[in-house]
Order: sequence, then C-alpha cells, then structure tokens
Amino acid sequence: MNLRQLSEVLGVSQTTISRALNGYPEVSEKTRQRIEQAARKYNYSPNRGASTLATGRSMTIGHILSEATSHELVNPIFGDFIAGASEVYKANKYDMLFSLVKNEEESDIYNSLLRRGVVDGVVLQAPKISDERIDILEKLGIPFVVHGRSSRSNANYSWVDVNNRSAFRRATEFLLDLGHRKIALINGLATLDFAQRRYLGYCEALESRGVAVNGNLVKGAEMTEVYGYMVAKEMLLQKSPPTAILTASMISAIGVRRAVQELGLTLGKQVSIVTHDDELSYLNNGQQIPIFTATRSSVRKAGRIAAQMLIDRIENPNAPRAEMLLEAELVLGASTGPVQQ
Amino acid sequence: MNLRQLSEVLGVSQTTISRALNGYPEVSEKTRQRIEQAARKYNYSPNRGASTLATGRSMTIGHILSEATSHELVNPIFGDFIAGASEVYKANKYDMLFSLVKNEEESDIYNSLLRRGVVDGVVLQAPKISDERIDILEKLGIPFVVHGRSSRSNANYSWVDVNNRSAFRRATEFLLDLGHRKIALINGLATLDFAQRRYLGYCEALESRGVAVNGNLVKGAEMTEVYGYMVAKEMLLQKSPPTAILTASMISAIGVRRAVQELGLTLGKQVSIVTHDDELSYLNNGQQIPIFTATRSSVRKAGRIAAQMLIDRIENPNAPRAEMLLEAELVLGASTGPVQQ
DNA sequence: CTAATAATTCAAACCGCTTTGAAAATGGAG
DNA sequence: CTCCATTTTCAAAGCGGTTTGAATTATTAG
Repeated sequence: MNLRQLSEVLGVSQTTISRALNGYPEVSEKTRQRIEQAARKYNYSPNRGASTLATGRSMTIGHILSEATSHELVNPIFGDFIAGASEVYKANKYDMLFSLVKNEEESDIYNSLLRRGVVDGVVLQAPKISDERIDILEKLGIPFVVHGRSSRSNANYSWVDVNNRSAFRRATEFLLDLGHRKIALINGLATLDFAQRRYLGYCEALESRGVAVNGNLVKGAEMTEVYGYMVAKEMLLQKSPPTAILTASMISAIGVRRAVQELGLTLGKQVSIVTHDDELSYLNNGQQIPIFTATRSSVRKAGRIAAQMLIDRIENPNAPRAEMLLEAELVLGASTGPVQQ
Repeated sequence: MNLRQLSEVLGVSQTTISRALNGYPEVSEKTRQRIEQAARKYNYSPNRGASTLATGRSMTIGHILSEATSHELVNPIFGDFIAGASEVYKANKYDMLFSLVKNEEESDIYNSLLRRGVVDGVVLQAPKISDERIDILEKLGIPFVVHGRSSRSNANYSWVDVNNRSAFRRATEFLLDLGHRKIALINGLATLDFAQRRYLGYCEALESRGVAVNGNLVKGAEMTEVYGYMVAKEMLLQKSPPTAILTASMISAIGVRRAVQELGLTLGKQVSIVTHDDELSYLNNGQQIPIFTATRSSVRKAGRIAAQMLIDRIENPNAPRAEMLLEAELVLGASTGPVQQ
C-alpha cells in the first residue's frame, strides 16, 4: 500500500496524510486519528527511497571501518559500541549502514556515500594520532563524530572518548602504591591515538614518582592474545623482569596470563596485571571478583553518546561541536597484589 | 552534480547517460567513453534515493540481530562473518544495513524494512532449533539466507552452515582414540540449532564406541569465559571428573583453561580440551602450535558464501534454493593428549 | 448575518533517477 | 540515390513521497 492508494481509500489528499503521519500541526486531531488508524490497518509506511528523494535525507548513518583498523571488528569492544549506537539510532528512526573498506578506498568511500546521499553522517572509529580521515570528512562537510580523538589534528570536530591518559595514570599509580617499580606496558598499535594517550598517562605516573621509563618494558601492537603472550614471556624472562604489567586490552591480558602461568608464576603474586576493559565484556558477567583488575568504561555508553551527538549535528548543523570525555573506573580484581620481595 | 546538470554539460540526454553508466548496449562506445570521462571529471554518481525509487531496488542488505542473540555481537565470530559478507556486498555494489532489535520487535522489523523498501534481502544469524523468524521471512516473501539451519523448520530456505555434527563427532572420536572415556561437553545455548547439532555429533561418537552419555558432563549456556570457568571447575571437582572437555567456543575454552590451571592441572595432561574456533580469530595469529586443539572453520568464508547466495536470490528470485555445508578441519594443538592412568 | 480571520485541506510541483516508446541518424542492399 | 533495417539518441512518463501556495471550510468579531 502506498500513499496514493491510501489517500484514495480514505478520500483524503496525500498532503494531509503525509502531514498527519509526520506530526505537522496543520491537520485536525480528528483526521489525524482517522489517518493513523487507517495506516495501521492497511500496513502503510512510507517508502524509504521516495522520502529520501523528497527530503534529501537518507535517515541512515554510516559506520566505516578500514582494513587497517579492521582488527577492531574482531575486537569484542567494537560490538558493544555498535550496540549502544544502534539503540539511539532506532529511537530516532535512523538506520545504520556498515562498511568495511580497503585502506586506499577510505577517502573515496566517504565522498561517495555522501555524494550519492546514502548516509546523512558517519562515525569514525579508532582514529590514529594523526588521522587524515578527519581532514577529509571536514573538507567534505559531512556531519561526523569520532570515537576517540586524534591528537595531531587541529580540526574542530565532535568526539567521545575515554580519558585514557588519566585511566592509565591511575592504574600505574595504583601499581606504584603496591610497591611495584618495574612496570611494563603492553599497549595497542603505536599509531593509534588511544595507545599514545595511555602511554603518556603511564609515563606521567612513573615520572611523578621518580621512576624512569624503561623502553624495554614498553611494547605495542595489535591487541591479540598471542601478542600478549609472546611479549609477556619475553619480558618475564629478562634478567630484570617486570613485577607488574599493564595491558591495553582484555584479550592481550589473557595472553599475558597464559605466559605468567606457563612460567609457574601466579597472578597477583609474582606478577600483577591491570588491563583496560569494557564494562560488559563476555569475560565479566560473573558475580565473582573480577579476574583482572581493570580500568573499565562502558563502550556501549560511548556508542550511545556518539550516536546522539551525530544525530544532533545532522539535525542542527549550526550547533557547536560537542565533546565528551568519559572517566574510566579502576575496578579491583584478583590479578593485582603488593610487590613480592 | 546530478544527472540533469551532467546532461546539460555534455549536451546528451539523461537517458543516454544513464544507459552508458549502467552498461547497457544501446549506446555507442564513443559516447560511453565521453560520458564516463565526464562523470569522473565532475564527480558524478547517481543519487541513491532516486535510483532506489526508480528501480524498486535499494541495493542494501539487512543483517538483523535480536537482543536474544545479541551476545553474538560480542562474540568475535560475528565480526568475521560480517567482514566476509561485506567483501561480497562491496564487489556487487550492495550496502550493508545493520539492525539490533528487541525480541518482540523482530518480526515487525522484517516487515517494516521490506515494506519501506529499505533492504532487498536479509541475512539471518544464529537460528534456533525451532525459529519462527524463518517462517515470518518465508511468509513475507523477502529474499533471505540463514547462517546455520533450523532443524525443526520445514521451510525450504537457503543456508550456509558448518557441519557441526560431524565436527563434534570427529572431535569426540579423536578424544576417544586418545583413550578418554569421561568426556564433557560445554555447549552453547541449548535452544540454538548449532548447539543441538554439536550435541548430536558428540552423542553419536560416544554411542558408536559403547560409551554412555553422562548428563552430568553436558552443559550449555551463553558462551562466556566465566561460564566455561564455572562449569569446568564444577565438573572437575566431581568424584569422577572428566579427563577431556569439548567446548563450543574459544571464549569458553579460555575459561575452562583458567579452571584447569587453578586446580593445578595441566592442559593436554590431566585434562584435554578441544574447542570449536574460527580460522582467523585473534587467538590464532601466531605461527606456533595452536594453544587449543580445535574444530576449525572459516567464518569469514561462510559470510562470503551467505552474501553471494543472497545476492543470487535477489537477482534471480526463481533460482532454486541453495545449500552449503562446510566441513570443519580438526587442527591439532597443545591442549590434547592421551588419557592419564 | 456578513466580513474577516484562522484552521484545514488540497492540487500540483518537485526530488533525481530509470525505462518505455518514438524519433533521428547511420549503414547496407538494391 | 532510395529504401529499409539497424543503431543511436531522445522526450516524457513514471517511481512514491514532501512541500508550497492556493482553495476551502470553520470560527470569531462586528
């Protein structure tokens, strides 16, 4: 059933129906009732292509992941972000378009999606320290929001981010308080902005206590289990091994745990671990004491906020850019303890 | 730049441009060249809403996850499936629409997406043993493809699935060959179809060797780390503990490993584990011997196949339904060994 | 009761593309 | 050089909504 058919059935013009259904004031309450009822009865809802064409708005938001950051896809964190964003989109009648692109295509895809009117805005994830995508989006004039920040960009964009720096500073300070001095950092890819910030927080804490940063104790790469395992094993076999390890992800923390146990050491005794984690990961749904002490923040919440910011930008392009810095909690688990003499 | 403007610039009718760009034969090669060149030069690409309206095809495929199965989102497997599907969509100029819905909305969403012409087809994931969604889709007449199967449905739908039954039969037989007789199964949610099939394969193997299925050694729920841990710990503390454990996911296998190690036992010695795993999970990217012996299949490949099947159905609605059963490999890792006396 | 005003409703234009049926241009045969 | 068949190009009619500006109806004031 389309608009014309419905208007014939009701004996009312298409204009009136359209207005009634879209909540315009210039239609009497009585006819609005009648129209809404008929729409339900005949299972009418406006054709998306037609209204996109008429309004110039696609009511769709794009999430684009490049191959370079597509390990993010496999990252459980990602799913939670999407879930949060999705809630907000649904509430505002937006759909979510998802696109995985090859690196070299990335700038094209933004251009193309916008030009063809496929999306009204995009969400950028996993930004690099210096991320050209932000400049591209800025230049194209597409509404967009970044999950994270790009330290070297001086564009004036909207973002949501966790305070990675203070989270890792606190985590490091916590380990220092427990007497640890040889604290390792197994970070994410060094080019990613959040990794950089975590590193800074780590350095700040160490330096404020007069502990020198030891390059041998800092590594970064894609956050896989195997990477965590290999780096931890290597570090723990040094002459002067770390007594505590910070990891950037639960996945690599699991690898670290494997290394620790394989060497016959015990978590929270000879080696402490603090990791960064999502509030709702599949590793945390017991009521027990968390396995890992963690800096924790809700990625789902970040998704919700990012989505709302973007919708606001789309519907009100002149509004000032928004920024939201979420603080992570430091949640005590079983993986940390005082340094052993 | 839109079609009219381009046609004015070129002094050629819109018809000709449209045909040239869409590869129709009734336009001379010379003008096609000229048009393609101009299209690039002026950065023209057809407006999506307009072509959707004109053709009745949205060139978009929906992936819908219900809250009930949304733990799948957090499941790393999911990301790989999406990535595979995405490759194929891109190659065929489709976009991917993603929707997370509340359970009770699920049937509505299909109806609504199709009615509004938002998608041309949908992919169904994580089907239950008896899954009403399949009937709904069948009734609505939307092209769809299922990742997995629904044992109790007698609808005639297209699907891609791993041979869960034979995979778990083989895995169980392998453990039997190693002398194990007390083999536990820590499965996924019992209502999900794949869990059922894995259970069947497990039973078949045991029964063919005259080993009775012991209900105490079979459990199933959402595949989290904590669940794997708790169930494994409980089982291993029984009077007659299992010497081998099959798990339905790498995530729960990690939990099982934690339990095993916590009890001072060694993987591959006192306790063997076989898990089901994706080919490309973030736990497998070392060159070393895999941590876990696993029944392994490429979820990304399944995603690619599902996407292609769906596109075929959309573009050729009369073609017969397609089915694809992928066999899993049994990959030997370090988590299995002969039963200890 | 009429005129002026406000509240409703409507017909028609438009969004930008695809596609049909007709027209124009080209080519080949006689 | 015609005439007919084939290519190539085109104008116009949708596709199904939204929105503008005008027309109609209802309400209020005088």
